[in-house]
Amino acid sequence: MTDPLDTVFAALADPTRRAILSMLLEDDMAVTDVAEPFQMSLAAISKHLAILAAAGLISQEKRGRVKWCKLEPDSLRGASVWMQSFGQFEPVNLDAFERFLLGELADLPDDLTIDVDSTP
Amino acid sequence: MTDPLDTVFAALADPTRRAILSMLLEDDMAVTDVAEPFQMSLAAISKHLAILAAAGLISQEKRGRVKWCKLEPDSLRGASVWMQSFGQFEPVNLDAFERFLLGELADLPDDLTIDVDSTP
DNA sequence: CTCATATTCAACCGAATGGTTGACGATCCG
DNA sequence: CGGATCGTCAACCATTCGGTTGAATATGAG
Repeated sequence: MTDPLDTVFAALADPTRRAILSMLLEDDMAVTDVAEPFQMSLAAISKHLAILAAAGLISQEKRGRVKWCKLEPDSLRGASVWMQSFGQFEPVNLDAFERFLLGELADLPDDLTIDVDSTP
Repeated sequence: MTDPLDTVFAALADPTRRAILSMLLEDDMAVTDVAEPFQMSLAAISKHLAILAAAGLISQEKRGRVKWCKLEPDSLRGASVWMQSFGQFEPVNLDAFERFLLGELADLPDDLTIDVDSTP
């Protein structure tokens, strides 16, 4: 009933949650360690993590008494593709996009050859 | 004080607002025309448009008595770049991405020639 | 001028958000 | 066992959100 994009974008709309995602970019973390740099209560962070997990942006695995949080970058695909349908309007020659683009080229199928040189 | 990403992602989190953006993808529209396909009141749509405008996702220009709404795809860059720092983890070979990529190639500088064929 | 059209404003409503605190269930350590 | 640590649950609170309705404000058309 509710579009996954709803929950993904809503999860991304909070700065605390985005900060958490950035932290998890470096490594998996326990809930307590995630909470440490923030000024709010542990319970609040626990809720934020639940929201991120519900959106599929992270996964949580309990090992012993600590619950490990792991980033799930795959979950951003849907949102990324959706946004792209707008982005293609403006030619994006942003650095980040170019790096991504060149990285992608290496993964194209072998039988595809592209010559960008405009003079025939 | 509040990160622009907050407002952009929050604006995108609502399905009605995403639908509006999709409509504006085809053409600029007056407020009343935007509201037409939806079941909710005109005032509600007016609020949604205000939120989209506040996020910079659309611009509104009043000409005569009608207010025209125009998509501003540029405003998605920040969010797109932010998401990309996570997406680049997983190589994305999605159809939409490939289409985007091929579209981008046409805009590369003339002196750049890329041969993807792996057999020398 | 008068009337209709286009859009917003203001007040209100119920539900969801983001936070707190305190108690609670697990789990490890000595 | 007993105590400390990890994390969630439950209740509560203030604020925001998404919607309604009805009145108000342009502006255009006849």
